[in-house]
Amino acid sequence: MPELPEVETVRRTLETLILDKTITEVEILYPKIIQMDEHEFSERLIGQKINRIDRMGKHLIIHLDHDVLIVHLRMEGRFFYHPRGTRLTKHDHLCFHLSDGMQLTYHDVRKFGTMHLISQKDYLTQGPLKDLAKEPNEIDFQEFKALIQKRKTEIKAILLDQKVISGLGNIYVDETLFRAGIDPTRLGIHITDLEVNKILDAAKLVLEKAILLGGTTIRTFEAMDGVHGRFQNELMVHTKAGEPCPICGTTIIKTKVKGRGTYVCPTCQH
DNA sequence: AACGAAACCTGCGCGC
DNA sequence: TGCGCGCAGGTTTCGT
Repeated sequence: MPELPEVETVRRTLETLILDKTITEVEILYPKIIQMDEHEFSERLIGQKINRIDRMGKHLIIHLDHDVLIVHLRMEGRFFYHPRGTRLTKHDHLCFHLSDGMQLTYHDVRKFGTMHLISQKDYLTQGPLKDLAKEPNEIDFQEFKALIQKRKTEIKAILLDQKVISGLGNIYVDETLFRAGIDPTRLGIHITDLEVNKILDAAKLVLEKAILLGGTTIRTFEAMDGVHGRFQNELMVHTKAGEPCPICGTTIIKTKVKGRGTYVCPTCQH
């Protein structure tokens, strides 16, 4: 998936395409994506209008007349907006027919994505948003600092935890820690107040810049059919193993932290 | 409570 | 060409 900037790009694109359209029919080819009975899912959706599309962390929040559809694209989820009747392909799992004669198709090679349909009144207190932390630009510093400094695990793993801070994934955590000058294997308990501050500033900067450029394209991610992010040109360490650090020239190395591919400059990050 | 590993899926590139 | 392995942007679950 897409991390926060990619999801924001998808959100903005969807907004231009499906706002104020009504769902007229739902096709479910792979029911495991939805977290409820497929007949109930279809019945509830049909007839509801798409009134607003928000985003919280990496979740898309589609506000309907009565319910809220919460979408997580995970690793490879994508949407396509095509004329009704366009043939579905191998990895198309859901298809929403819309009142404008178009169809919104959910496509996901690895089938990791999820959709939750929850009533408007409960969507913040039930389901995937229940324990979601705030995003870097709205997080409370004291709260964030306390969560980091009480943990005895690596800072990279802490920053990937969406209950601590939302929106960062593997790419942007590497970029954030590089800009903050911090080694991803440092334990949370050893991170100083000053360093927490640097991390937060770096995270805000990285995400803001990535949103501006429409996200990062690595391998197959596209916001919608044919739209590529341009943040990959801004990456300083992620995917740069063997290349010189843009600050000091030291060769960037690739390691593993908690099983995740991790890129660091051994000179700039301590 | 907090941690790490495994699980959920498929496709791709690599070495043999 | 085929096979097995490791890898991929995320999160949840399970055992310790």
